[in-house]
Amino acid sequence: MPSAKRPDDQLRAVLPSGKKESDFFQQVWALVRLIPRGRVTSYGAIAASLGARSGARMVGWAMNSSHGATPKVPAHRVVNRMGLLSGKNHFPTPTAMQEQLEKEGIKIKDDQVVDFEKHFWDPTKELNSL
DNA sequence: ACGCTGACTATTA
DNA sequence: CTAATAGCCAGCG
Repeated sequence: MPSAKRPDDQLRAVLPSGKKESDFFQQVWALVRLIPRGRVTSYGAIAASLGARSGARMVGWAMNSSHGATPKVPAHRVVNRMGLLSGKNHFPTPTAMQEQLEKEGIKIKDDQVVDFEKHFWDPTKELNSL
């Protein structure tokens, strides 16, 4: 990706710093909820948007907590950096994620998003617009 | 209170 | 080129 080497620093400037660690989850959920239908993003992108250098793991953890989150969090739109449905195993059913994505018009092949870059939704770009 | 694990990513060997 | 390791932060045993 031709993105900057430190997008986190960029986003850090965009987002205020008065955030609490616990809010990290809320931030992740909010961002994921902003993902348009038929689009997907990666954990790293979300983490970077929040200003985390490599909090990708925390993003996944946030998804884990999003099970009872309100409103519902489209975690199925969040995949790893390679477009692989790494989190499908954590869904109610291992196929739910793929089914949902296919329902939104995204094609999945071998647990991987087809044309991932094409369907990739960059939160940084969206946040930059805000 | 301490340590491990984890829905990741990037770098080095 | 592929493979292995380190870094990250927060929840949980």
